[in-house]
Amino acid sequence: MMSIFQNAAAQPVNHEQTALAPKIAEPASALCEHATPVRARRRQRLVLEHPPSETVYIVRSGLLGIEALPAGKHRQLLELFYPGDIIRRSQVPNLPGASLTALTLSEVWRLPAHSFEALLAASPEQNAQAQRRVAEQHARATLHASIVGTLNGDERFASLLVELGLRLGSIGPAGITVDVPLSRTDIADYLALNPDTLSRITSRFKARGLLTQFGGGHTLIPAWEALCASTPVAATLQTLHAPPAATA
Amino acid sequence: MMSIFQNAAAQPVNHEQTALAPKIAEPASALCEHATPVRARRRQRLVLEHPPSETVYIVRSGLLGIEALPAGKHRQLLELFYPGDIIRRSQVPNLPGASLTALTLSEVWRLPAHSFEALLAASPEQNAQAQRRVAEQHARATLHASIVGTLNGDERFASLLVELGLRLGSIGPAGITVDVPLSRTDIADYLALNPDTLSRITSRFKARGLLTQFGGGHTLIPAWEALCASTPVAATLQTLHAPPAATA
DNA sequence: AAATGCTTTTGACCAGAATCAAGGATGCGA
DNA sequence: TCGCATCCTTGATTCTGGTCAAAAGCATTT
Repeated sequence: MMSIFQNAAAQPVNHEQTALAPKIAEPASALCEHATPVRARRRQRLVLEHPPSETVYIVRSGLLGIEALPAGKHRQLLELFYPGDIIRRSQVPNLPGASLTALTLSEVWRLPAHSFEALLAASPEQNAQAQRRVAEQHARATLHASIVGTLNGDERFASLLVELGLRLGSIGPAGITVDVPLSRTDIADYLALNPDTLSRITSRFKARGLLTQFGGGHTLIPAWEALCASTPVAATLQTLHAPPAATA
Repeated sequence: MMSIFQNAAAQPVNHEQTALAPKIAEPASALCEHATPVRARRRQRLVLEHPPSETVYIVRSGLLGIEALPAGKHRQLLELFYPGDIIRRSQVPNLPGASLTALTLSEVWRLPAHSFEALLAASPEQNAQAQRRVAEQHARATLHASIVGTLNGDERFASLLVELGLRLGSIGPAGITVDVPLSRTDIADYLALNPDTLSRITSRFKARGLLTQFGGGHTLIPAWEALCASTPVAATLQTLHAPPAATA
């Protein structure tokens, strides 16, 4: 309880910093010379079904996700990627309809895997940094498996709100404001819930005062502490999604 | 050249090939000189709550998993690790009770992350191989999120059987034999199912002729094709769990 | 303003899995 | 051999969330 409150207080929700502070990108002069900048509009796919060779993507801005289209079922959003994340083609399981898709207007760097590896080989420090980054992404994927595996609908939704608040939120007078970049169906697909069920959950959250103004992507979280208390993984989300430079 | 990151003891079941040829010890690498060999008995934990520093584990033999103990809920088995897999401490989300646990008698190499990074920096080829390996593990984690997120109990169980068949199975006269190294509760925790529900599922599978002799860890899969048809992710499992060098 | 097409909400109903509880195996030690 | 403990099975019940359908917003078009 206390730690959650501290998390809320220490939360540095600083939009600009989150958006353009991928650690991997700072000494990336060599990287940006070899990478192809790609701008992707919402819903645009980056990983094709049969790519010619292993490719690495580095998120510069925006939000992307891995999606799959199981036969006869709803679309799944399996993972979210934020600026600084590293995605290579083989990280995406070849599920039917699997692709790396932009959820908002995004900028990524694309380069062949062998170029990426050659660049990392030239810089042990960047290499180590990339490894840490990939490990962190792996932890997020495992956490998501834990969330959709055992938590109920309310807890899942609260977990997503905490994640987005930590990543994209900014502190305002009445609480924490988040411009949620996901559509309603995106959220439902990410949480493995039905759109109908998600609607009921948001209604409950509004009734409980955990959420207001959920329209047009504008969301206000009036009671961050209460929201964190609604999910058992708030502390874990904090360690994985709060910017490391929070103390600055 | 055989790499340490490739399956040391993989037993591919490829329909045409009997799998009983464990690879001979691969060429000694600099890794084994700097790593501490660790032997873990079943249920032994390798990642402590507060480790002194970032640590890397490389699975040599056996089977390990990431487990978590959510407050007031059942244990979760979030991920399985096979020989050749690379696990670093930050890959494990700090969920309550999270740890890397041996599911069978296992051998791993343990070394500090900075040693691992230094060794990889000295060998670009091994570095690239490690990156590919980690990406593959990431794909497996994402696939597991997909499985527990949308498949029903029967499909989840079939998916696990396919995975274990590909990893550990051997072709016999009456079908594919698997010595399942997971206990009943392990399986339930991995599939995010209740032990009671799992019991019903196994009964159904036996009645449908998909499974026999499920006792004492000895399992026979008489109809591999029918089993694969019971899960929508059979093809994906094949690509992620069947060794690419299965034709050797 | 009326019409159209879309998403969201809400209600009624249903299915799958969890829970609880009672047997039935199985294994171990005295 | 008999307890004794543990795990597995099976049945009855509950509950969460999915499915289906209708109604309500909402925006754009005519």
